[in-house]
Amino acid sequence: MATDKKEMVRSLIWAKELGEPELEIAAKGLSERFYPKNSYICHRGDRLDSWTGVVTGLVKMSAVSLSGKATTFVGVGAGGWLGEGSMLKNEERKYDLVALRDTRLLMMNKATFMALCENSVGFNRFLVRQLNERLGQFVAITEHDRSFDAKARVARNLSWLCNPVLSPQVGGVLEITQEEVGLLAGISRQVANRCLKELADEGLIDLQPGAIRPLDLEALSNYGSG
DNA sequence: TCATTAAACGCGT
DNA sequence: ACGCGTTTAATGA
Repeated sequence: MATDKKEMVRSLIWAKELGEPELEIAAKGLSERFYPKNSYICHRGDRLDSWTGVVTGLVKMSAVSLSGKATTFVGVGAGGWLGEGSMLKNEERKYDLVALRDTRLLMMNKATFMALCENSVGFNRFLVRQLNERLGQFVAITEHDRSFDAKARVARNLSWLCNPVLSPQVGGVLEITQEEVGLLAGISRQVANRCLKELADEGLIDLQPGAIRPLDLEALSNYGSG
């Protein structure tokens, strides 16, 4: 096997939990794919039988609430992984996946994913941590879904993109345009611009061209819930 | 009305 | 070329 691929696998968020033979298995089951801006990675209802990691770019998960009424969005940035729920439950996707900009993905085929699940304690440890973080997001979504405050959605999405487990390679500054913020929060560019300016006035973020520096992650993630 | 939207334009990088 | 701020006109509550 090519050593550069093994090195690449070593840099993934869950790799440090794995031993050498497990890394070997993982590397064999991974392939890279490119999705141009605005392209769909999968539609709701599809059986995409791969666990998916974001190498570069930005992916939007759009989930529809149980009532089928409100749709909410979660961004996944570079280094983040998604789809483990659909893998584990062997069911179709409950959400759309869209590349918000040119995006490179790593796909792990299902057999490899299941093999790691069954044989690697470290891999399971990572999955539990990941699922726990996601659970926190969806709890937060149901909390402030009833008061659809655009600013609160923007604030939460920004804080989520800084989550070190779910978007590990996103560092101190978010390289994200205001248009992309709008897409993630389900609002237009104008409203995104207004919300960001208000958040900046409140001292929670620092606005730069093409980038946002969060100043108070705690306040952002709790925005709207007192 | 009032808020929101897409489209367009201009500005600065 | 791109991100951003603003204006405009259309739409809908």
